[in-house]
Amino acid sequence: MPVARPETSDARVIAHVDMDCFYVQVEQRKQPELRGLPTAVVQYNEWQGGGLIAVSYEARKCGVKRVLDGVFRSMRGDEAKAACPEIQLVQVPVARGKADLNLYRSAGSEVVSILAQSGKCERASIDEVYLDLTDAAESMLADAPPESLELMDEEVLKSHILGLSRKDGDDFEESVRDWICRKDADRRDKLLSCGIILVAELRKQVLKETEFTCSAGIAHNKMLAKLASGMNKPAQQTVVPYAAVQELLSSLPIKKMKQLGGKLGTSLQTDLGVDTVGDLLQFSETKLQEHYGINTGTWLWNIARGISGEEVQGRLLPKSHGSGKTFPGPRALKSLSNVQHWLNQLSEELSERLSSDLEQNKRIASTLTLHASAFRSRDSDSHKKFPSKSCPLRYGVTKIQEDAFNLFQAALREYMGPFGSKPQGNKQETWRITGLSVSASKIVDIPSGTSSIMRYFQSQSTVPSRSADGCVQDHVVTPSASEGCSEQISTETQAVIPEEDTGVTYTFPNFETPDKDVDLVSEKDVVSCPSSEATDVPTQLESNRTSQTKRTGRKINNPKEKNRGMPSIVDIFKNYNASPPTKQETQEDSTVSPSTSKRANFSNSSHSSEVTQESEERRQQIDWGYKIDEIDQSVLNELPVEIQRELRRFLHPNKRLNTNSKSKGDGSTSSIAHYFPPLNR
DNA sequence: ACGGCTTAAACC
DNA sequence: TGGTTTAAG
Repeated sequence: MPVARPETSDARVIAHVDMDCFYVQVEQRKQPELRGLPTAVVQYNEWQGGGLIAVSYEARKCGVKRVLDGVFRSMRGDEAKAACPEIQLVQVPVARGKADLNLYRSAGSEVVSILAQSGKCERASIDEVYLDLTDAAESMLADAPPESLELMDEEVLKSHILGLSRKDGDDFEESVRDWICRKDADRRDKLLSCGIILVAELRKQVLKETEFTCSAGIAHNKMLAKLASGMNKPAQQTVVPYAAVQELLSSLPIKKMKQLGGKLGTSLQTDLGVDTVGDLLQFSETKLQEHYGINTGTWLWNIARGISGEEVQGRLLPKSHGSGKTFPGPRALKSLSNVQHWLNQLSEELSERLSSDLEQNKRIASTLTLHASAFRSRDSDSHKKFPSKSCPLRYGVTKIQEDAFNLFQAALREYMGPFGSKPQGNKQETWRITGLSVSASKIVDIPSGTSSIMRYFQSQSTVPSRSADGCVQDHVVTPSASEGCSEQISTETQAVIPEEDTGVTYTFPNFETPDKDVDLVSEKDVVSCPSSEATDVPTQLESNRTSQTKRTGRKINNPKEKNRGMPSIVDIFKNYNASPPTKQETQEDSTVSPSTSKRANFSNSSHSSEVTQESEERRQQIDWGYKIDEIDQSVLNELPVEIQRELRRFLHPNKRLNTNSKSKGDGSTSSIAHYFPPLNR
């Protein structure tokens, strides 16, 4: 649901940059011979040539479209061939039996790292970015206002200016130049003019450095910029002067507005008879609030007037990672072991991406979530939602696999309700899984001392993980897969060996590639159980971490359960504390990828840490081995609140220090300070 | 029971 | 909180 925010007082310059048929461009850069040809990217799918996920503009001219009948049905590869026989179909890369979007993700990062240089930047999706160019535009207006420009770039002159009446006969670009340069413009228009020039420059730079074209919208807020970026594609830019807003919105179909493309928009149409944004103007704010609540009501009232105070968030990196796959119709998963196989694949991909994130961006995720969709045929009320489940995220492929599977089983029991325990071999008719996904969220920056933490991870990675009682716990016994999976089983890192009749499958640890698990907490003792016990696994999620059920359904309690429920991020710090940096901190962090210009971005916002604590921080700097004053406020803000509080108290002990000086942090169980080195060593 | 696969955010 | 729902690309 949208939330109303007041418009900021001063005029902003906001741009929305949208890559043109991005996946196609990425593939065309990889295969330049495809350039200029009608091209589409299709997702791996045997059925009817796969589904189109991106279509080049040449192909669109031949009638290849993403939407048919105005509804959501996307064209299949076969239909595209029929409509445009010469179309080039490129397949999305496949890894571990599923679509692999990493190529596009990193291409998107290339673009972001360029666009992030000139102002606050928000990565809105894999191929879209918002920019707040207000500061840059104001500077330009002060230093080199457009009216003083005698030479103007071609890309600037090709801009579209809404509301600019260009008489035929008049030079197309001349009127644009006049508008941009006119001296009697008000400040808002002048700022937008600067925005036009800045964005044209940025787009040229993106093209030069990545070979990708993009389109852009320039306006006073995100909503209008987004609207504008789609108005002239590909490779063009459109500006929305303040004076053009009303006319633009008056005839705009309500569903074209961002956030109104779904049910809310439909409700406006059917319940209020609103078809265009202009129609909304008739309704008072309170009327809208009556229908849609305070927040949404106010938001609607505002957007009808082109008002949207939503800020560009300075965020260049995603807030979560997910890996999922659907198993439609006949491909639905029917056995636990098949589910486990796919969870293993998905977890592998997720783990890989988490590793990259840690390496490149120095971030750690702390929550693992499992989503699934399912249906129950043979039963009445066949449609019940399959619950999502989450638990603390532990790094390491096999740990994620294990935890994901445990989460699934917990969810499955809840889904099946009392009629849950009915293993009867491997094939059952009760449930079918039509979609699986694992995701990692609550990602926090490692404040600093990165390389020593990385060293810690690396040093731990060779140590085999053991349970607390000394039992190697990687041998997971699962119910068998008598149900064949259509796809090839990848034996690269995981061996799932189906045995038709015994009803058991063994999952072996991989001896080829050493287990990269990092045992952040040593008290893990998961004991596996044969298939008939599968349904007896306790419903409590704590089983992931501290206990596991035996055949009897009783838990084996781990004596060291004190850490239960503690966020896994805390474990990281704890272990960091336990094994302090062995060497001096190095500055080799300069090897950060181009996409991690985040720091530069944050430092732009100039949160200089309080100087009042300077000497204190210097001392901490020595103890920690890294520079505390480099911890940015905005980084702090992203931490979980209780950790935030502790961390702040730690950084600023003057403020309301109420702790026993000797045993600092002992009082609170969730104290992160407890896990940091003592101030005086 | 499908366009597939992702991400974000509001709500309770 | 975690889990659900909505929306978007």
